[in-house]
Order: sequence, then structure tokens, then C-alpha cells
Amino acid sequence: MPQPQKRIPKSFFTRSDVLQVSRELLGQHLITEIDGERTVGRIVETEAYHQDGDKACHAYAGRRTKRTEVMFMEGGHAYIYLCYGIHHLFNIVTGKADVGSAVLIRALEPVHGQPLMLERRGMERLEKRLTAGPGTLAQAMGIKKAWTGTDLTDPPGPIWLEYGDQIPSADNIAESARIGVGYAGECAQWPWRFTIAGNPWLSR
DNA sequence: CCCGTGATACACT
DNA sequence: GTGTATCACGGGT
Repeated sequence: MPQPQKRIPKSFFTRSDVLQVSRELLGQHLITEIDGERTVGRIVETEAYHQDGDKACHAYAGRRTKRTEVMFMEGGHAYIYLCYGIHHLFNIVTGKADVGSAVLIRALEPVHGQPLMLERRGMERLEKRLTAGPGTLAQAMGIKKAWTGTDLTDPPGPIWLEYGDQIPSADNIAESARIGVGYAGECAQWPWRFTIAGNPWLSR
């Protein structure tokens, strides 16, 4: 028996509805492999960003800069940037080329490689703060800013996504306002944050 | 509540 | 080219 195709294909990410992609990313697995060491996390919290009308989006109104250029790549690429001088934030670009939209991964449930994640975070014991937040999960997974622009669907990459085995039903997906975007005026209140309701690994 | 941290974006020479 | 306000955070008080 051949193994089922587990890696999430490009067609998943190139769809134009970033809200739908954000919802469907819940329950999927984010995987990194560095020097043969693999870490796996189940996505439990996402946020959507889109250039059209969304003032919280770095690509708002089609604004292209050196940093945001990768947001205009075809869906399925990584957009990684440094926030507040310390934290690497990992996003997945969505949609067609030349449209700036992406999904921020905000929290993971550790699935595999917890000892290495703990080491990267300088922690002794498994507790929520290991991966509950976009900056901490990037550190736990060993995500590097140099990976921005990487094609997440092109093996063998250091980072990719696979279908998870526990996908939440629509009833178990909660929507709320995005975190930390108060500067974006009325857009800050849009319910573009998606979580697996009640999951213990959520941020905040 | 407070603040470290450094890249980035953009205004202005 | 240079100055500087800002930031999709996290940890501690």
C-alpha cells in the first residue's frame, strides 16, 4: 500500500478566499526539519490579512516594499518577518500571484519533537507558553527569517504543511477580532481571527 | 501596567 | 544619506 498523500498541495493555498483558507488551516500540521530533526505542531489559531480594505495588512492597498514583496507571490509561500526586534512571525501567503494576502499562524499544539522545541525556547517543562503565540511558536519550530519566500509546497524544504488527522468541524471554529492591530481603525474589530474553540494551546 | 529590541518605512536633508 | 516613529510580541511587575 502506498502512503496517502499527506503534504498540502499548492492548490489549497492559491484559493482567493483567505478567510476560508484560514479556517481550513485549523487542525493541519506545520512541520520543520532542520539537520534531520523534525518538529511538528497542529495549527489551532490563525489570522487572515488581505490587501483590499484591510488596514492591518502589511500589503494594504497593494503597497509593495522590500519586506512585503513576498506577500504578492503565489499562494503557498512563507512570509516571515521580525516583529518588535525579537519575534519572528510566520505567515502563509494565499491567493494568486500579485494579490497581497496571507494567514498568520498564531498558535500550535505540539505534536512531535517537544524536547527540541523546549530546548529552542530555553524551557524545562511542557507548558502552554511553548507555542501559544506567533513569536513563541516560530522560536519553538526553529523558523528563520531567511526562509521568507520559501515555497512550502516544494519538497524537500525545511518547512511545509501536511493534512492533520483531527480537523475541527465548523461548529468548533470560533471567530474573533485579531490581536495587536489596534492601529488599523475599524478593521481591528473584524472577526478575522480563527481558533479551535476551547483548545488549551491558544494565545492570550 | 511597562518595556526591551532592531528592522523597516518613510520623511526629510 | 540620515533621523526617527512605529511595530500582526512576550515576559515580567
